[in-house]
Amino acid sequence: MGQRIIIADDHPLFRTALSHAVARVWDGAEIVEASSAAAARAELAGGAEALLLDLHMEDSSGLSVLMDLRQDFPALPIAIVSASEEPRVFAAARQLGAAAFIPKSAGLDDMRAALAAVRDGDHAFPEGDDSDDDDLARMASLTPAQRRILGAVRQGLLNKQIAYEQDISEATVKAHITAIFRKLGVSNRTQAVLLAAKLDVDQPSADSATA
Amino acid sequence: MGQRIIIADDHPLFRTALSHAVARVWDGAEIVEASSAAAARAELAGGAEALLLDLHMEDSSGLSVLMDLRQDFPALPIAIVSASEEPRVFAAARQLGAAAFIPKSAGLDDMRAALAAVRDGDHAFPEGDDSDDDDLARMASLTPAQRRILGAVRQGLLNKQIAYEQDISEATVKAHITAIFRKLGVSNRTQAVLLAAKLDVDQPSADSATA
DNA sequence: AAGGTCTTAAGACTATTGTCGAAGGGTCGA
DNA sequence: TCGACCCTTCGACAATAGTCTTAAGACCTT
Repeated sequence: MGQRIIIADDHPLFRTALSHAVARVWDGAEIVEASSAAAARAELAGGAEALLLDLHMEDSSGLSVLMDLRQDFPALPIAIVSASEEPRVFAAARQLGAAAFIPKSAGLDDMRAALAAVRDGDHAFPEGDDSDDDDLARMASLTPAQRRILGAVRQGLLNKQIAYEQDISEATVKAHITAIFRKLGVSNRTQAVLLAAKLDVDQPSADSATA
Repeated sequence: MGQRIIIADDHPLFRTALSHAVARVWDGAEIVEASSAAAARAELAGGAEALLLDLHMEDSSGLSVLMDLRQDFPALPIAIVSASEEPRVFAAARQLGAAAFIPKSAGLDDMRAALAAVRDGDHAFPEGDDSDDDDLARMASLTPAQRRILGAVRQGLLNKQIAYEQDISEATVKAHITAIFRKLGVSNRTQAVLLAAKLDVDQPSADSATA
């Protein structure tokens, strides 16, 4: 009987490109295109061999789609297709049970290799340089006062202003900042701001602690 | 003589899809593919009829590429191809002198229409408000040297390091930085970095659906 | 040739940033 | 209850960042 592969991506051209790659891996399979998470879910009701899922679509944002789909279709291999290049997103997807992670910057060969792995019930993830996870861990190790200060630094405030706003001395602000730099492994506030911005952007869905 | 169209996008599959669209609009044109801003720039040295430019590539982030290319090739029509759907980004691209803006979610028809407009020396932008961004204008007013320096500042480097890397004196670096602050309307490097990051990145807009 | 802008850069300051050592307070286990 | 440990706080000191003035050479436009 015919295999059925579902491609969920809201970019028409990219869907087309993915179709071609899929057609080479799953020879003769029926390829179904969906432009939203809702549409993909509807198609899944008709059964499917595998799902290629974009993380950023109109009606869905981030890894929550993956979580939901994994819960409703635990046996379905899901390959994530995303523009993200962040190792911690790779790791998050893997942890949520995705079968593969294909960055959109991947070449044709990488993509076909990943799809072939999925077809064979295997897994495929990009190289996982875990340094970013270290960064996250370091960021999480900040004390409340340090977090407050870093937040102010991220707004471009001067130490003097931060001291006034938080009603502490400038010396204290500086001391905290030095400690922050140590923990984050940076040597000046620009790098700290850059690192904080990088880790905060495109947050998968870390609503767990931020209540 | 043969026309020459350059496609700069770091995603191989998407490049292929774009090639097909271009081939229909510029009949018989030579299509050159580049996978980085540097490669595109190298190809541009050989002359070109038009450039299709992706905003996020390996060696470049955001609108600064467009700014740089506009400065170096003022007469070249540049069509931006981006995953962004933000009207703010459309407007920014228009203001920076792009000939067209093609969201990756656009269908084949929209894309061909936009490319045809570019071919005819016309413009093509998606629906959006025309609120011109003062910050963008200020950013675009930076001179090449200032842009180089700002780029280094954005990496968290010290003035001393910047001076060494660019083989100029620290005094010069400081002079440029003071000028940059004036133009951008900020008062220290952290704010400059923050502003540059805000304007340069078209984020995935993860806040749209979630609340 | 005159005027403008850009890049480079010096010297002399001022302001801001960052480091170090140290003190006081709170918690927690022995 | 006593340390051991961490968090917060701070002043003194050192380093870096940023401003102002001035100026020279390159380049472009008028």
